[in-house]
Amino acid sequence: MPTVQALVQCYQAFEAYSAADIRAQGLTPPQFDIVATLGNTAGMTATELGEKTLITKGTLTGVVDRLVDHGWVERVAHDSDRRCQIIRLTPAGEALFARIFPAHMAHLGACFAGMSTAEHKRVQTALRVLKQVFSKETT
Amino acid sequence: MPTVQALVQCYQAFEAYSAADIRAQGLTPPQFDIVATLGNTAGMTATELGEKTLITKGTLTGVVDRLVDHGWVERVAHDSDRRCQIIRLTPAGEALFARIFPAHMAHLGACFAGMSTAEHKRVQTALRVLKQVFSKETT
DNA sequence: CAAATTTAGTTCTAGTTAGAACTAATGTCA
DNA sequence: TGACATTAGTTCTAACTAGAACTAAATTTG
Repeated sequence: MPTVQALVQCYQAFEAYSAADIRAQGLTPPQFDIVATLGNTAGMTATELGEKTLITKGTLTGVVDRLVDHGWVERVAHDSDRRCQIIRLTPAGEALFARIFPAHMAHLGACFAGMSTAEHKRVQTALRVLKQVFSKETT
Repeated sequence: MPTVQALVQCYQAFEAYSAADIRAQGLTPPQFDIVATLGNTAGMTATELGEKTLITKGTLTGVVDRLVDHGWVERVAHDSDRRCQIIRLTPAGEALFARIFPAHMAHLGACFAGMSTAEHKRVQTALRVLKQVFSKETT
């Protein structure tokens, strides 16, 4: 299983690198994920937000609660469906997004300074092959 | 950032595939990780176990507690250092390991049926390149 | 239209997570 | 030897996690 081991180690290296930067900005990784997903949108339902961030709905309630407590996010009623709520950034949330999202992208981008386009292509192809391997079995 | 996105999606596909099988066996992924690490050994200290499984010591206490509750793992005194404990499988834990570890390896192996040795090499190389990219920045 | 089903979101439970503070035991060094 | 630092492991806090049970609001169907 050296292929599996390589994948796990690679992902953990990324996660450690990325999460450290996010936490330094005062957010947890899931909170960042939500703010990043809501940025530059007019908001979306919790279901939609859960699909985009791969956070299950039970978890999402709690994470959004904490973002609301911080004043970065708000829940507003849906026009036509009273079961739904639109979750969107507040002005303070927009400001947060504008401050941390580009910074984090730059932080990630800095890693790839020495990596050529050809290498990117090779790595992406490899990752898609491997992803297919696991996805086809789930069906 | 399509490279990052590909990595995250690939890892999530693996994680979903692997975790579903582990949970079907009645263990959580970290519990499996510990049982798998202790299998075919005479046991090890908590620090050593944490290093191998990448579980931090605070978390490890709780996960091991639950494995002890199930009767799969035991803590025994260290010969010379009274601060340490040796954590090892009980006979019931050995039986569990013998039952689920080969089964899980086979489950993972089934994915790779259609993948050639050359492809494995390519993917592993790509993953190591990418891992280096994130590791060198952490230093 | 009324009953049954589906969908949206919350709540609950058991477990994992990191990190900080803590206790106990060991090692260092003056 | 005695003060200081280090190491091992537990405990505590705040947060995330999946999944199941639940409430309320559509939607489907007879």
